Amino acid sequence: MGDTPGVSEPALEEQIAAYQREFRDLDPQVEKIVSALSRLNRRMNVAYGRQTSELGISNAEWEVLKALVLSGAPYRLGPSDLAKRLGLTPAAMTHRIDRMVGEGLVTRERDESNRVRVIVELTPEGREKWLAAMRLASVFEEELLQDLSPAERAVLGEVLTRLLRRVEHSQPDAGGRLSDLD
Amino acid sequence: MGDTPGVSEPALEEQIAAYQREFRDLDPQVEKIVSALSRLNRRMNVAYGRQTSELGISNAEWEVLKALVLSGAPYRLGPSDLAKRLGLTPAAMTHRIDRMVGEGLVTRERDESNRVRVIVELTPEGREKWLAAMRLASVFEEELLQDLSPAERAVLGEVLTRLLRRVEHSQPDAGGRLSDLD
DNA sequence: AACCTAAACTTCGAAGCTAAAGAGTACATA
DNA sequence: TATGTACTCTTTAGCTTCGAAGTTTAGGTT
Repeated sequence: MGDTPGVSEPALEEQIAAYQREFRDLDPQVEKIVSALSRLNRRMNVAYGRQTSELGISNAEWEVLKALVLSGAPYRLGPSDLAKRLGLTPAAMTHRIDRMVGEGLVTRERDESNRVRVIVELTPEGREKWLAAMRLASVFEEELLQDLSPAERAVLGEVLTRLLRRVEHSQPDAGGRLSDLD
Repeated sequence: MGDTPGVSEPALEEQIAAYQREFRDLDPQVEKIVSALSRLNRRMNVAYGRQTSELGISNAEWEVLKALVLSGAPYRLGPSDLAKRLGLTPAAMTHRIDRMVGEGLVTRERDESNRVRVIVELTPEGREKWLAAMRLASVFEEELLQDLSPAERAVLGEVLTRLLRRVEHSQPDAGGRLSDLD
């Protein structure tokens, strides 16, 4: 759900120039990296969204399928665990699972050994959808990176991983309080 | 609005390993870059959200303030133009502007030379909020990139710009059909 | 056994977004 | 002048999410 309308922004270079006019204390190099990251992500989500809607699901549902598949066989997780991995509240998770059960992508049942718990399990249909989405996604991703040499890919991967480690470390976890927008 | 709950995911390396188990045709190098980009973005939004909520606004409102400031003096744009830049529907823009007018961040008036149009203009209070948010953001961004050498920053900025150019080119614009998340 | 506390999930009400329909204005053409 | 068309913004209805309260179950204490 949550289809995103088209995006139309000024060229990145112009945007950086405008930032420098309006806020002198800004390092243009830093701003370039940050702005590019943010824009890139939004465009990628638009691309993924086109693919998932082609398959009759939403990006939101694809996220759930990914989390289940990545958890490994037998592809089961509880709603709370799913919610944490996706960065959602338990309430939102409940509703999202409702929908996905209705679409046959997952099943929901009580854990008989501990009746407070619920087990969400991927169905074969759900796994098929995930696989189809992965195929489309990997084609897009390869296209996206086609201009990068192997060396550049290696450096990019390493640098991004380092940045990620830093933020994940400074946000040990727990309640983020932040806002939407990609 | 749209505060994001905390995020808790398996380590990136484990996730890549799981992808390889479940989907053989995947280039781990590509997946590493793409996953890191996506996660990094989410963490950054959490960080920005903490800062904006500290200032009594939302990330969504900050996006509007940014667009107006970046448009340059006299800091005026129409709702449609704002909606395109932010990737929102006109309807959402109407409501968001409503709120921001109520909070004194912007003003809304009809364009007397063409009464179909509306002009949204940044107020001094709005500009102050933007400036305060920028100050917090630039500190965070510098911290984020502190482990990167000047050479690495240059390469990262250049490579990301190249990727961005490629997606923006392949999505000339117009109606994206995609999904939320991040 | 009765009670307390914690944990997992769901329900409820409010906020924000989308898609589609509606209303107002400008401009071209007849 | 009248009409048609395009454009800009707003309104309406439905969906998804959040925050907080509520329900059910497990497990430890007295």
